[in-house]
Amino acid sequence: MARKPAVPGVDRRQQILEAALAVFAEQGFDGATTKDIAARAEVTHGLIYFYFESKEDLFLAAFEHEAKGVFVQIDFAEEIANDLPVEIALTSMLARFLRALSSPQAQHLLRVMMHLAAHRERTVGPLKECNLYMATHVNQLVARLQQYLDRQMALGRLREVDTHLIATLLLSSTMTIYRIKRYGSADKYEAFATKNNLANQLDARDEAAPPLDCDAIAAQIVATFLHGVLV
Amino acid sequence: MARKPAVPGVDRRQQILEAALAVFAEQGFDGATTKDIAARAEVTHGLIYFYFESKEDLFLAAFEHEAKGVFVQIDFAEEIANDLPVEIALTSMLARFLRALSSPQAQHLLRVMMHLAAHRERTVGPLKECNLYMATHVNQLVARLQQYLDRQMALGRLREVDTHLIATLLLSSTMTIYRIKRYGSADKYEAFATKNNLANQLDARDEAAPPLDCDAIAAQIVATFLHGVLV
Amino acid sequence: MARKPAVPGVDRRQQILEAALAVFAEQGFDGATTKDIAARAEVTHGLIYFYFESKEDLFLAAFEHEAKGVFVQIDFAEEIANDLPVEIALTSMLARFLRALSSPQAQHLLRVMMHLAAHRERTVGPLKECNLYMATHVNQLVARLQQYLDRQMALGRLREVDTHLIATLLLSSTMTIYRIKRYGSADKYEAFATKNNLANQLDARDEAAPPLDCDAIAAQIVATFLHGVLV
Amino acid sequence: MARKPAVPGVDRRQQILEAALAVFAEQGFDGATTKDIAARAEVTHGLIYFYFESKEDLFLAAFEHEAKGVFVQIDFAEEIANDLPVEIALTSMLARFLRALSSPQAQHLLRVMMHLAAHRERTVGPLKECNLYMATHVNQLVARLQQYLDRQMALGRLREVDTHLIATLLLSSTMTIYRIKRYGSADKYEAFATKNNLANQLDARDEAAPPLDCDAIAAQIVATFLHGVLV
DNA sequence: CATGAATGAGGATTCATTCAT
DNA sequence: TATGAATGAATCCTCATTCAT
Repeated sequence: MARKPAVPGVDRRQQILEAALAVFAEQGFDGATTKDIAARAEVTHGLIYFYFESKEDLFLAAFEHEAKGVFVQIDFAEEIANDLPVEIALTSMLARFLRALSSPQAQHLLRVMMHLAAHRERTVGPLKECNLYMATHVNQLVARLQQYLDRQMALGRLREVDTHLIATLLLSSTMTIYRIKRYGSADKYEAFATKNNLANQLDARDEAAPPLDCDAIAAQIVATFLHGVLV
Repeated sequence: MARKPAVPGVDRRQQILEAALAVFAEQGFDGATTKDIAARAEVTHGLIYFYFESKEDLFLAAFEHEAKGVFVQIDFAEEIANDLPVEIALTSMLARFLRALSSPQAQHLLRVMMHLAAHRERTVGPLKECNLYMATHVNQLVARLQQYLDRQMALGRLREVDTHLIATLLLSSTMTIYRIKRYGSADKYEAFATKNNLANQLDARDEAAPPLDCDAIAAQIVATFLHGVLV
Repeated sequence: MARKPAVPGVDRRQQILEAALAVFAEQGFDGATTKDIAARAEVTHGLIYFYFESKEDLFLAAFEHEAKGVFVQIDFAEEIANDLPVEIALTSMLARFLRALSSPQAQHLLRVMMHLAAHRERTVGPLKECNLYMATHVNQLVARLQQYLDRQMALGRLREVDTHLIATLLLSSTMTIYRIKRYGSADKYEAFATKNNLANQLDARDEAAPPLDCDAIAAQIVATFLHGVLV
Repeated sequence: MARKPAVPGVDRRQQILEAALAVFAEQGFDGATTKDIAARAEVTHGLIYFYFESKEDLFLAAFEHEAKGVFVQIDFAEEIANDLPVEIALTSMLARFLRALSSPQAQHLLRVMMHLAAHRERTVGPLKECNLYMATHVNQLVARLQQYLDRQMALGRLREVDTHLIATLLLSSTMTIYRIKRYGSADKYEAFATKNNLANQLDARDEAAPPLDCDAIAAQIVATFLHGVLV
């Protein structure tokens, strides 16, 4: 019973991919059900298997589909090219990073990546590929930042430090702050969440997150790392 | 009919709790099966339901059981009491934190916490309690560190900074470094992990982790945050 | 919800095996559904997987379970031991064979074997084992009969003939006659089978087959093969 | 949009019929999927339903399509017309029968018939018609042979025997021998069939079967039945 | 004619949970 | 306490079938 391609502009495959990412983000790979995904995509259950071989295949596809778009945005080439003062360049980089994280597309991806990170040992099958993909890109990001720091160090603008460590901390700190700003610290978010309307609230928060002042946050982190906290 | 506790010292409940934490750590809540847990505990499947109401209840119990022991170790009272130089005090705190994370008991707990963190929206039922528990304790830790920093700031030993931010970053950075040292950065771990022996390697790494030089790592992080990286 | 072992004498595993053989006999491996089998065994669907790994495993188990019992009955040792006249010995063998085929246990097994025979290429997995099992035993039977014929030929009681061929034809002819007597030739059985009551009729025929005069049939076949039809 | 029949000589319906017979032969009715059939016919899945009402309808069509051609070849009219010696006439008939079975077209049909034979109870719907068709033609064949035997008996060339029995046995024995020669007796085929290359071997054997010496085989069977095996 | 997307019922299998013993 | 058999809902996936284009 061929039915629905009523709206010709609607790409079912796309719908499924997006729904899948959302559900995987909320429930994790094991917690998500293909039925839920189908429902969210407003598609019949069976159709998923027309476009994808299996749940794992769908996961992989959904992940890569979105990841591609997000990682592309995080390219520090511009900051590296222009020889700006370190503080300004770093702030620009982290702000760019934050903006990528805040982009609507990245919301679900981030959650999926957290699930993935918790599942390191699931290192066979498609899930492995996701982990690999993620690891590769994250490391690339760190590497690029490290190269920048190395050059600045060579130019005498930074003290002799472990640039790999600093690069890692800069990025991970940025993510930490992002998470806290976005979701609040855990106890707060718990305080006003009631059984009944919680799901909706969260959903709403996901879709319409409060805009972050990326530049301000980035500046704050950079300042901390550059100047230290001692008097 | 045949009853097992011939060995009287063996506490079945305990066995189950430990097995549960291990399996939940590896597979996540949804991925774990009660049967797996029973097998790992060397206990019959049905027995789980003698000691625990449900899978969620078991999760909660296993989590709290371990969490209690771990969080107890992280008490900065000593460092706060003795008025040591900031750098020494902070290093001591972070080293203590790292040591707690490295304790054999914390291994599985950490993984479970990662799974929980990825599951923020699962905010009903026992899982909610876990998240709450975790959030409470983490925040407490941050709060205590923040108080310490506030006092040092009041004493004029630190610049005027956002102490909550600093406290958060210190702890999250420590965890980040811990994870990287422990599991390697993703690309490395990928590099020598082959399809065949990966699982075993990871398992081995879990059980017999390389001892970390907690003090050295703590010192490195503290130095970065205190002095900054600019010349 | 543990429930039904109300009747303690009833072995659920046995029930399932028998139901499985019946359903597989009627529908073939692919046509049979585990649900049907469960229903026929008056057992819940899930219980099948407590006793058996998979549908294929169940098939294998059901097949071997029954086959063992049937093939055991077909042992020509007695006829070979006693040096009776050829005609009498052969008639006794074929009658024994027929009786084994007619035994209630063999009814379903035979059908299953027909399905199996039609599926020669399904030569991987458990189905292969079934085919192998069947082939082995059938060949053994032929071989034993052939040995008997060889000896009789050596004793000068038979003409110089291809004993393997004769043995094969004797047994296959017996089976052919059995099938025709049992189920009637195809057109007849079709004639009085109506849409509505067919299933029941067949079922009834399966359960309460008309008793065959095994000795008479065997004698008829043996006579044909021994004396030929020429004047 | 894109239509395939650029090659005008290609009859899609025919392609489907042939593919269907092949797949049904290999997998049985339940094991075969319409998708497999479409793939084998190099046709889109949906097209099947343009030409055929349903899977069962397709089965029926494929079966009859081939059966017609095969049964037509088995006409004993010539042997009956010419008043040859019994042995020669019968040998000619069975050889003709064997040749029909060996014809490339009959290969798949035979397998399908075996599946059908195992499925006697599936006596509703198109499958019933197949069984009926098959039964009718087989019986016709037996009947014709029986008539021949009856006449020879009337002419005093045969002993007083059950001609229906003899006719049935002659034909079924021929089929038995055919199957054994063609596919080997089960143990042999098992002996050199390894997991890896079995499928291919069988396939190859199906497509390019070793030519049988039909006349020799027929002669052997006829001799057995005519002269018996006693000295 | 032909395509390929879409559907929904049904199939094998898993799993949390229960309960008689 | 402990066991292991039993349950049934839910899960992933397949497949015959339909239909807009």
